[in-house]
Amino acid sequence: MENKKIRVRFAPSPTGMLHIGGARTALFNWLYARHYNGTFVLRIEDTDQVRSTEEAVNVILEGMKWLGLDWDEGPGKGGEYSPYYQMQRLHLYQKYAKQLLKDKKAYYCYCTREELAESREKQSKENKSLKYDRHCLSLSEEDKKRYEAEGRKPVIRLKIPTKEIAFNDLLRGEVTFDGGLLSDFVIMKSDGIPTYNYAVVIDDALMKITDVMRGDDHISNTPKQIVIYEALGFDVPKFAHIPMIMGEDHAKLSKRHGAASVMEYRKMGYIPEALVNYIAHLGWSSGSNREIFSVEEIAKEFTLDKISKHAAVFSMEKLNWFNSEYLKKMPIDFLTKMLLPFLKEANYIENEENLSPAKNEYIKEVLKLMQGRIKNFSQFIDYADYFFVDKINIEPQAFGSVLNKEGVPGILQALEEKLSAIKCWDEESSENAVRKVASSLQIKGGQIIHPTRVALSGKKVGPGLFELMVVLGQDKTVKRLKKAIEKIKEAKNRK
RNA sequence: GCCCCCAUCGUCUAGGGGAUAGGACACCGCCCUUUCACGGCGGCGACAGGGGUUCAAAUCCCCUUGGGGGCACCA
Repeated sequence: MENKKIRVRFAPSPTGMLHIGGARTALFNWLYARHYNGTFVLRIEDTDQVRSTEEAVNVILEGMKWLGLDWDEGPGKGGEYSPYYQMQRLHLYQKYAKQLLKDKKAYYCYCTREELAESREKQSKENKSLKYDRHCLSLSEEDKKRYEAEGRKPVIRLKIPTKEIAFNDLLRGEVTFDGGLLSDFVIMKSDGIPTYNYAVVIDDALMKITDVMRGDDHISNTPKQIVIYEALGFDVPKFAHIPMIMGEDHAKLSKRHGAASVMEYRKMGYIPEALVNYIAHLGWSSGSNREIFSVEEIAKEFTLDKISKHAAVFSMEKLNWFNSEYLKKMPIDFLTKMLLPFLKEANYIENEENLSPAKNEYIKEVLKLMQGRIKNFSQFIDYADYFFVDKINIEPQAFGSVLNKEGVPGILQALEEKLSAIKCWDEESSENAVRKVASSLQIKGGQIIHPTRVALSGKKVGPGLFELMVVLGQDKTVKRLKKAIEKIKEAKNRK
């Protein structure tokens, strides 16, 4: 085989978010480039005048950066083959279109949308494959002038040869199509902007892309593109069509399935490394029984033979598991830093930047308590609220079933007195206090532990009580116990 | 309708002529335990169907079925 340096690309169209499926395609290309020490190109396919927005471009770039998928050439980076925005490359598409026209491999078509629709409908009735009827294939100069006089703006269509078109897919082996069944598709729209199937080829060829890795929804586009490569005498790249990602109902992943956009996962508090690890496993596997890999480790092992051929269903449950694993294993300082924006957003802290060392330490300690209990940072906000607010919210169910019981105020009272007297506030002393109160009242530890937890956190579940008390501090612990006793009394009086 | 791709537990997958078909998530049970988690141990659970080829098929071939994608002046 040629030892050309591998060049791959990710070419999203900026018409919305960075989709999970797109991100996975980007990731596979990135991994492939890194594995073979190749070049990863990012190109923006913004030829859809109506739907493309600059904002969407930014969302995509941001998403890529968040995932850690850095590109070697593309927006913000430049490169030998710039520009990397298709709308800045119009002259190139026009140039090659002229050549195709001159070589009689493409032709002007003046048919209106109505005429086209009519023809398609007729074919549909006759159960034929839908293709252009070549009405304009051999128009005379007079015909063209007449149409132009009518005000018709022509498109340029590619003339598809009647022959077998085959390519060797790196994942699937040989795939063949009958050119006779393909339609003479439009390569240049009447406004002078190229269509996808045409622009892709010009750019991939000019940018010297060696391997085109993309979703298998592009398989049927491939023969059309090959016709263009051949018509222009370009080298045809290798193709690898990777399986798609589906929603739980096995339909194409979309908003209906919950979060389909990469940025939504960031908002929900997933760790990018975990997301990357998970989506890498959608269609790829190391061949071993290991699941947790750093992206570098995946790149090292990433080869085409380990990619499966069938679509994969995106599972939130499994993503949660990956995220929990990262939550448990990543350095606490790193996680603490990542948590700050969420605390800010929830108004648990004033400012992310000028945190006092003490406050930072406090957050870190709280996070340590929650680390093994949360699936993402959004959950942290819900589960750990009582560490950050003055007035805690006692869940009604917890109040009714645990606090508002016979004897509880007395127990809390006794504990509060014992705790107030502690000189050295640590886990050992607080546990001792609780145990002593329990034995003097002749009750089991649980009978005192459970109401205390609710009094301090408002919840029935959470970290071990003694570590919770230590992090919360003596002052707050005592105050909350008193407050709880009051509340129980209030509830009694109301009856 | 036409064309193309795909098919192992519910899900992600390993395996690719001879295996008790392996792992992970989820689920269930037990242990640990002050709750919830974590962790440990165990369990449930799959080769879509039918034909070939072969001494032997989950594995190779064909058909059927099922799923997915495409057939735009969208990408």
